Amino acid sequence: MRTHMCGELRFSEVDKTVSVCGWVASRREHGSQLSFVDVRDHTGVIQCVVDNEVDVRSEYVVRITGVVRARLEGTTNINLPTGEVELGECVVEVLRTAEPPPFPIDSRADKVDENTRLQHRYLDIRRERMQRNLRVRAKVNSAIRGAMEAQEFVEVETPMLVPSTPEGAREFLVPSRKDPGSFYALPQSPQLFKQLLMVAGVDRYYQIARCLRDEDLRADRQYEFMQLDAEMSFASQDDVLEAISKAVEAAAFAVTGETPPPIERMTWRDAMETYGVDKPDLRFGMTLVDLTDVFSATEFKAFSGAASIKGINASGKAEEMGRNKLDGLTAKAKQMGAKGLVWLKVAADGTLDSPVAKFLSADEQAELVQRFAAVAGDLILIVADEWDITCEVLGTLRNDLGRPPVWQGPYRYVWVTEFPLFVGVDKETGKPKPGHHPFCRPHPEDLDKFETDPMSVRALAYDLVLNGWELGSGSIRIHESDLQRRVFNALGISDEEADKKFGFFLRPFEYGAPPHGGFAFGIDRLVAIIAGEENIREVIAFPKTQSGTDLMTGAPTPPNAKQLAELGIRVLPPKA
RNA sequence: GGUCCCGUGGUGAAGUGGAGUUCACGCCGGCCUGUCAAGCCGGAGGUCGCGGGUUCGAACCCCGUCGGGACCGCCA
Repeated sequence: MRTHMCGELRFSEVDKTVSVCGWVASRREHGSQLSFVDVRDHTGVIQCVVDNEVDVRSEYVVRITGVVRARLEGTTNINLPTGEVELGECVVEVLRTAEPPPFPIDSRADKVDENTRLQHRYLDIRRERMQRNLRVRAKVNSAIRGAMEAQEFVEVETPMLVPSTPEGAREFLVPSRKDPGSFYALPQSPQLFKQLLMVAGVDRYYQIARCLRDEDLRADRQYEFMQLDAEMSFASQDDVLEAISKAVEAAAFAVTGETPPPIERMTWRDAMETYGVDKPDLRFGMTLVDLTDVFSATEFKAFSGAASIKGINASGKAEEMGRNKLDGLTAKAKQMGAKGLVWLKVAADGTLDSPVAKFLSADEQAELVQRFAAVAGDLILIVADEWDITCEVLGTLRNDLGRPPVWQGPYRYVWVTEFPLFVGVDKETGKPKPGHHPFCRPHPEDLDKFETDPMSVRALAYDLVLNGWELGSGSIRIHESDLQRRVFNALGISDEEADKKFGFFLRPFEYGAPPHGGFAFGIDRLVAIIAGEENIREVIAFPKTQSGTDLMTGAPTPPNAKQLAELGIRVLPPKA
């Protein structure tokens, strides 16, 4: 039907007779003798000159045949890539008329309520922004496949109807018709299957896998999302990180044309000490400075004896942070479990302006100014508490005060390694809880601390972080039963209970599980950041709203009585 | 489960207790031979999300509800 795409016509095509197909982006009529029709396809827009009357309206689908010609002098349009040429002597065929769209099919719709965009997603996707995002996504998928295949990973598809597993995210359940009262679960990840593929000798597996989790939605979370899921046998942590790095770098290169610098590494401990979060945003400073030693002999009661005292310097923020906002920060710190928040403003004469300044000695004040390299107009925030609270509170305040939008460059990837094996304590059993999942391999250097100091045991577990967003995580797994038993013991899970809960998963390991480890990262998140979006809905063709509905199709909808009867399901009346 | 924000013609905004809800874009009709998300003239189009309350009077204040969003919890 067409010989060229709209956006590709250039000076080099002059004098050629061409046909283009697309949608009417706009028309400008100058009487019955002359009108301009801009035709759009996903490659761009070309101006077509019609010398007679045509009745075409916005978004009519047309095929236009004409001769490419240079535009008259003074009428080129520098805003259009095709702006040096136009189609003349046009014959217009209307392939389909169209209703006026509910919003303009261009960048003006960026301001349209997302409701409306989602209700008419097929029109939203017609826009350049969405076309670009979906094509970025396709490039990322393709580059990842290429990188994984070049490293001899084998793509294996795993089932979508799987058994419900005891731990982890809430699952979507699918009723069984053949066995009423029984349900499949939709997979929150292919974890079980990929590890069994290692037992099966696949050696290197990958899949661009759809994962489903019935947890509340966010800007960076959808019920369904895509992950690069991978697992390797006979591999060290370095092997896994290197393999995944290649996939990420290939994806970035495919879109930006630049290979990012080698992805740096940071231990979890260092991330918490310096950034106060396990997903540090390395694009800005305001790092946490340790002050515990400064106040080791302080008279100030709030600081004296505190396990960990740290602070951040919000450079130049003293002026804009009035009493109200500081009270807000304090309230947030307290809500997060801190006993309080100390703030000090550096005055023009270099002295510290703060309600607590009078409790601090001259030496302490001088040392503070020096540690933060503080100058007039700076705002220093200090928390004194248990180490984890001090870090978390300041990390949160640091992000609140300084973090740029996630898409803003430069891209700062970082591997966060050596996550703790256990995090927190189960309120009921008094036993440690797994930081990740109970199959993560403990750090070999910490094996002797297992029974004596379990909370200090590190795991061979790692996250990949980009601009403060967690892209994904992975670990080296436990492949031997004796080590697995020690972990279960530390978790307070008896052999009997372990067999009951996880036997289906662990029993196959008895047939010869190789040492293995893997990783999974979220493609939606990676694409969003590379595409310059701060919401993954912008890189998903048909996303759901925060309450989990699809505004275009109306899903979810109630089933009919026949469906329910077949499934042996009776629906309870809604709660009063 | 929680906190906060938003909801006014098709779209985006203005209107924070008082006459007929205002404007821009879009839409429809007319004019127009070089425009370019054209220009000029005219026109149509609104349950102010919904329900209740306060008031002489509510788009506006209060309560509830629905829809959407950001975040916390949650996401081993």
